[in-house]
Amino acid sequence: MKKIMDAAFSLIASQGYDATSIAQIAREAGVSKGLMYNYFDSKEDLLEKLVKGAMNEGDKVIGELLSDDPKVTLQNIIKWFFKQLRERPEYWRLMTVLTFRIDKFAFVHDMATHKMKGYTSFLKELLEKINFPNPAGEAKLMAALFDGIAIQYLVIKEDYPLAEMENFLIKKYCKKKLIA
Amino acid sequence: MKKIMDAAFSLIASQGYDATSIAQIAREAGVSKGLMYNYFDSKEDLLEKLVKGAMNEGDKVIGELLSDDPKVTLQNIIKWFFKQLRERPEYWRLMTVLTFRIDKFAFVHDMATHKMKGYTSFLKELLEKINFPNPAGEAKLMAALFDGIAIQYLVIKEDYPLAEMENFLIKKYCKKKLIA
Amino acid sequence: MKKIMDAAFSLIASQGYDATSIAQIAREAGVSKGLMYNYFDSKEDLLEKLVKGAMNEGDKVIGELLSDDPKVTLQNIIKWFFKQLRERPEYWRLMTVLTFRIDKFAFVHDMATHKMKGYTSFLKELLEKINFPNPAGEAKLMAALFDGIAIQYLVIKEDYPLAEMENFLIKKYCKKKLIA
Amino acid sequence: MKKIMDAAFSLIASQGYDATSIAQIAREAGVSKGLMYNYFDSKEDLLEKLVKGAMNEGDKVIGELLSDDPKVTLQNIIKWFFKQLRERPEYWRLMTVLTFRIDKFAFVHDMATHKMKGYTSFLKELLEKINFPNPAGEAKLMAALFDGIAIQYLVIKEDYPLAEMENFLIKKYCKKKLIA
DNA sequence: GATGAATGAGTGTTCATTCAT
DNA sequence: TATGAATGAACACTCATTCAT
Repeated sequence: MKKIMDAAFSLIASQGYDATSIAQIAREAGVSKGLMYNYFDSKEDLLEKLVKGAMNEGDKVIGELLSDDPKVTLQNIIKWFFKQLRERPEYWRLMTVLTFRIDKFAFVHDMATHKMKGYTSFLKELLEKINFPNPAGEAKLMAALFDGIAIQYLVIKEDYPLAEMENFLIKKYCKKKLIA
Repeated sequence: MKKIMDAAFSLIASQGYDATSIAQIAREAGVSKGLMYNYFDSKEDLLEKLVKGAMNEGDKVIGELLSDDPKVTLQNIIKWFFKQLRERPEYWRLMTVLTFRIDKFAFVHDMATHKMKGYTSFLKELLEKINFPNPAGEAKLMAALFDGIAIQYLVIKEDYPLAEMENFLIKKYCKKKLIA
Repeated sequence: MKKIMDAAFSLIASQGYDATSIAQIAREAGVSKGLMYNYFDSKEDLLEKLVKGAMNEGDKVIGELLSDDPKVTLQNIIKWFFKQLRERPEYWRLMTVLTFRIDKFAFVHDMATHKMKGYTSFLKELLEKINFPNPAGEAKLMAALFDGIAIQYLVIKEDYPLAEMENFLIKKYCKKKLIA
Repeated sequence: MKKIMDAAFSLIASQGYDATSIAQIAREAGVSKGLMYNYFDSKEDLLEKLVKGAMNEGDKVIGELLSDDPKVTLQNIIKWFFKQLRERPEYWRLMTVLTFRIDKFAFVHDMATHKMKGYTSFLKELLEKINFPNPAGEAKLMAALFDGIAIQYLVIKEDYPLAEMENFLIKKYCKKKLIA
């Protein structure tokens, strides 16, 4: 049920998994508590379906970022990342918070590695094409950078210079003349 | 009591504050639940004392990293960061996890800004001295990078190429000839 | 739920509010502790609902005591008081016990003044009509007397000469030829 | 230990038995919690010793109220009662509150009956000497009256017309010319 | 499919009591 | 005599989960 998942998503993303009760989700979704268990085996199962759904949604668009010019592709990726961060901060928040519960929720491990492998290898290829020195290292660094920017933005929100960082990254990685 | 704080520390760092119960901490520490309240006024008070204690321990050494050569200082900082990450991963984990409860715990805000302001302005000065282009932007980027590396390492632990990242960073920021 | 309120009523009336636990009430009512909170927001809320319910039940009949002859009305009141005391001793007990927690429960203050004002001013008018000397003083005295009889009866129950007191009061206040 | 008993008395009288903790009493008395158990077997035992002590203190003075003129004796008693109420309201409060825990504290039963028998039979003799009609009934009534006045005063305190009641009682019982 | 009454294990916290010192 | 660290059972309250309807 979409209503339930939407309610669950926004509540859990903003309050955290532990602090969000089934009752609260049901109330927000406008259904009874009991009904939740027709769709989900448990609170944990709901979380899993939530996360997997959100990941798929996120992955769909990745194809649209491709361009013939690798620098443009990289720029698209960077822009897409900042756009996501701005538009769906709750999604990132949820993912990041869950990441730290890897020992409790088995599925989080897959999610985390998928995400990381996903962008790292893709970035590496891209940087190779741009002739960046040490593209493998630089790709890992960039992946970490994205996570770092996300975490800082999620914590201090409007105080974080998101636009400035975006421009800086684009200039640094996509515009700069590389050393021969 | 040290036993209690140690138990609390590692449990909260690995599971989060909400998911860690007083009963669990007491069990892990080998004491009764009741005793906890001889030392701490509440669960929240325990957390606060935990964090403040950990911060004091961590901050003592920062003076020892300074050198006349700013590149060496920067290298010391990078090395110190990776050393900390390796030796006290729980500390970083706790800080990072708490960071996401900034709305619930007032003292976390101070902690987070202290940490971030701390390194950002210091790094900026350093990068200026090395004549890095756009030192302000680069410093913010580096702060984000540290957070990102930390978060990824804390999640996938031994699978993360920590040493590789350390060398890469040192080479990139401290050894490279800068463009005139 | 009636079962819960009945159990709570008699337990609180006989032991007091603090000494009666939610667990005890639940056990007595034959339900789970958790269920209590489907009906009442808190232990205090339960108490309040209990008291308000009991007061409404008790107050309904006051109109039926009126008569054209003030002496008969007074006699009706006295009889009604003793009847209540015999039939719903728990109610009186609860009210009296709560009276001593006036500082803790705001609603008790209303209850207590309502009860006292209620009877005192009514009695005064009545005694005036019977030409009792100093009807105001006598009314206050009578109100105190009612409370005193109630408290003594509630404590020693069957050992208290309730019938004797009733007859004595009626003779004294309703039958006696007053001094001209 | 006098310090302990004094502290316990005033705390329990003002807050009630349940709401007063051993820790609080110890703190107020300036001794350790552990020490309390050198003097008293339990919290309940402390209460019992407290009450018995207070009763003895109260009883000592009764002899001083006697006079050759029974009307004067009665007046002394009434005055003594109001004086006590004014000077040691906490004592009365404690006694009255305890009275309602008769099922929990065995010793309260003795206390209550002792108190009641005490004054009732004494009052009866007195009223007989003054040639009051139905001295037995009138004595019981007066005992109830004392309790009632006490309870009302203890609840509404300064709003209660204590002085007015005192004068009224004295006039009514000690000054009035009785019908031949 | 949908409800919500009902459960029971769990939460953080309090407190009378014990005991090694 | 005196302490206070330590205990464990109790407290009010929460919540994921079940089930008769």
